Amino acid sequence: MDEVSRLATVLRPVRAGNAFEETVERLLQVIKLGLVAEKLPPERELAAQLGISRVTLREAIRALAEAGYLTVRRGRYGGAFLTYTPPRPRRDDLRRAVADMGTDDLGDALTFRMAVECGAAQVLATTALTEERCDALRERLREVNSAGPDDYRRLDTAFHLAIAELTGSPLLAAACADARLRVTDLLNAIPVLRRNIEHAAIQHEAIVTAILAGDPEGARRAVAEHLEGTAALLRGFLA
Amino acid sequence: MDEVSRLATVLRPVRAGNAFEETVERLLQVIKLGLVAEKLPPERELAAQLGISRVTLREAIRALAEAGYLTVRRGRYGGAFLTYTPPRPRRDDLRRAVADMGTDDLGDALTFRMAVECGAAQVLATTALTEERCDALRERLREVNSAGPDDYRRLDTAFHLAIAELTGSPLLAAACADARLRVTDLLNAIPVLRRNIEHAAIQHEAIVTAILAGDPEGARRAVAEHLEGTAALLRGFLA
DNA sequence: TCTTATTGGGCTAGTGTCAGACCATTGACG
DNA sequence: CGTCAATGGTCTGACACTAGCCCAATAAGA
Repeated sequence: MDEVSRLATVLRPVRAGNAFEETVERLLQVIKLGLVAEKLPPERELAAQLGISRVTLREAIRALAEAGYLTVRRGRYGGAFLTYTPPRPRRDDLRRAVADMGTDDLGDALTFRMAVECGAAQVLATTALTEERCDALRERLREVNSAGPDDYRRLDTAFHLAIAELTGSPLLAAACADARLRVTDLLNAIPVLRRNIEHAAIQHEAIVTAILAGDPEGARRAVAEHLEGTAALLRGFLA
Repeated sequence: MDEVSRLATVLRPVRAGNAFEETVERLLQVIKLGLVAEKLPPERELAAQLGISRVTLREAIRALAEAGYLTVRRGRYGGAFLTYTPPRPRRDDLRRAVADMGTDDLGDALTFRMAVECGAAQVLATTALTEERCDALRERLREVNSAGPDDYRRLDTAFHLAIAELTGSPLLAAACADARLRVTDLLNAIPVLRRNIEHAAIQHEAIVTAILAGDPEGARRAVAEHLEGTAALLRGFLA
């Protein structure tokens, strides 16, 4: 913890890569997280939201189309349509995914996720929520709890992100989305079992209950327990 | 919380600005946070760490030199030397700083900071710390508690960042650094009073005690209380 | 006093990215 | 069956950024 190591925290690269690479990454996230149902927004609109030129965006879309994630159609009512179905996880997919990621990065991602998601739940439990926001949270809970195996990951993501977004802090929401994204590939390699869903449902209930009751300690603990299950499973592959 | 608002979290700009602007921002952070004592690393080294070209870095350095933050000297043993002393806060500086930032951004920054710092403390308290790391934490505590008004901000920053860095998660450390940076200007506008330092010292003690005792609930609560003081003060200027 | 390693200063050729304009295609709807 | 609005496809000129190279200045140490 000398001056050098303290500096390293701030003196990291100012940009993660070139605009093209970062755009591909972002779009991939939108797709894999199931945040868009059918097709991407029009190029002009999307480029504006991402703060890049249409040229760069189009290169990214072309790359994803060639990789089979998108199919692009011209003309009115055209656009970039999703043609991606998460592959059914096979044995050893998870082990390979964990190995691809690397020991350090996995630990980093899990720690980061634990911190920001617990923080978000705690903050939300401290906040005086409007009735409307309470309803939104209950609605997400209802959705994920009534999800089938096919929709589960998507709705689970939506539930977790909703907690961060309801805090009203874009920074926090972005951090949670980022944390989630870093483990998406790993989660997708885990088969969704009915037993796991039921177990998660109980924990989701506990989280919402604590938040609505204004109990930050309880919310934090419930999220920590919930995430620890996944973390322990993944860490088991580090051997 | 419809599809559009959920998308907005991920479909934000891929880059905050151009490389030059981001670099100036980063260097300014290093300087204002007191993370370098005397002079910046050599240009070639710094450019590599920041992942930018020397040309761009030099532009940033020149801008900061013109603004009076740095003095550049050529030749061996030369470099970019710090010539910045935090101005003594004057009345209404804080009000102006808060107004400059904007209501939404301030709330966002405070919420974000609360979440990530509490999360970091909680995680660290859950971790089995090596003796060496415990010592490092105690050392930071000792430093900040024995600081005079001039060094206080710098050592306080170092203390808070140390908590995040000791988790071993670069992502989390970066998030905490980012959160801290977003309120730096505001903190610098608050006069450092001996009474505040003493009060903070007690809270710092409580945080370290809880972390070393492996008490995540206590650590979280101690950090939350500590940050709430500052947050409440700043929020008071939102009227 | 001279040498030399280290550091900032400056140049160039090449690539990435952008804004904006215009073209091509498509399908709903009159 | 034609029209036309919305959308992807393409081009151009300008600027930002980069890698790599060499020059200029400086101060420690022989």
